[in-house]
Amino acid sequence: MLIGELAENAGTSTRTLRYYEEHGLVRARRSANGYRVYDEAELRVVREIRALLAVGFGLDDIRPFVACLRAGNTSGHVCPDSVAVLRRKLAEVDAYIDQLGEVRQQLHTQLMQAITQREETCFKHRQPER
Amino acid sequence: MLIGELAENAGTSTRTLRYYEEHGLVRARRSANGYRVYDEAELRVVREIRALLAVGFGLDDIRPFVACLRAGNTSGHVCPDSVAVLRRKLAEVDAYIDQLGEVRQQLHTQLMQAITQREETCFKHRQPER
DNA sequence: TGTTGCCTTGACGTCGGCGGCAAGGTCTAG
DNA sequence: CTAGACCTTGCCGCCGACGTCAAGGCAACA
Repeated sequence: MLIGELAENAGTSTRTLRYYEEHGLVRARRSANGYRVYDEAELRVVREIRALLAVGFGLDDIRPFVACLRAGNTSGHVCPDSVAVLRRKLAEVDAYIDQLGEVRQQLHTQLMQAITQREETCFKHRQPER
Repeated sequence: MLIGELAENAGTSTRTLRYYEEHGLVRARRSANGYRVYDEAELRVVREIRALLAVGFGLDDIRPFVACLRAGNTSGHVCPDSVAVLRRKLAEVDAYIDQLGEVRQQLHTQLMQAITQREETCFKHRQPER
C-alpha cells in the first residue's frame, strides 16, 4: 500500500501520515524507488490514532496505544500503559467538565443579571413618560 | 497611571496591556515623553477583559463588553451586543459540555473493556498452569 | 516524448494570547 | 555623572496538528 492509498483508506491526508511517521507513530518500509510502503496492519494503527485524536488525546498520549497494537493485541487499549493513559484522560475530562459546569453557571448568572438590569433600565426610562 | 502601575493593579503584565491596546480593547493617552497614561476607568476595563478571558472568551468576543463599559454602563454585560455574545457562549459551552459528556462515556467504556479484557487474558494464561 | 499523476524532502503558515529579548529614550536619586 | 528603574517600538518564539506550497524524481501511458 502506498501513502496515497493508505491516506484514502484511513480518511486522512498524506501530509498527516508523514507527520505521524515523523513522530514515531506510523511505520513504513521503502520500495526500491524510495516510496513508502505500508502493510495492512498500519491501517488499523492509523485508524486508532485518528479515533483517539478525535476524543481529545495528544500524539504523545497515543503512543502507548500504538505500541500495544504492534505488540499483537487486538485492541490498543489493553496494555497497562494504555490503561494508565485512559485513566488519566478520564480524570482530566471529568475535571474539565466540572470546570465547564462552573463556567456555564457563571455565564447563566451573568446573562440573567444583564437581562434583569436591562428591563429595569427600560422601566426607568418609561416611567417619566406617563 | 503608567503602564507598570496599571499592570500591577490589574494583576497582569505590561506586555499584555500593550497587546490589548494593539487590538483595540484598551486606550491610553500619551504624556509628553511618549509614555502611556491611563485613567482610572481603564482598570475596570482591564479587569473585565481578564475575567472574560478566564471564562473562555476570545478577545473578539470581549470587544462589545468593553464598548458597553465605555458607554457609561456600570456593567459591561448589559448592552445588547454583550447579551448576544453571552447567549452564544452559553450555547457553545452547553454544546461542549454535552460533547465532553459523550467523550467521557466513551473513555469510561473503553477503560472498562480494557480492564475486563486484561482479566480474561490473565485468566487464560493461568488455566494451563493448573 | 510529452503529459499526467504518483511520490520525495524541506520549510514556512496557521491560530491566540501573550513571553521575552534587543536597542534605545526618560526620569530620578545619590 | 551615573546607575537603575522606568518607558518605547519591533520582532521572534511558543504550542499542536497539520495545510500548503516548492522543487524535484519516478512511473506509466498515448
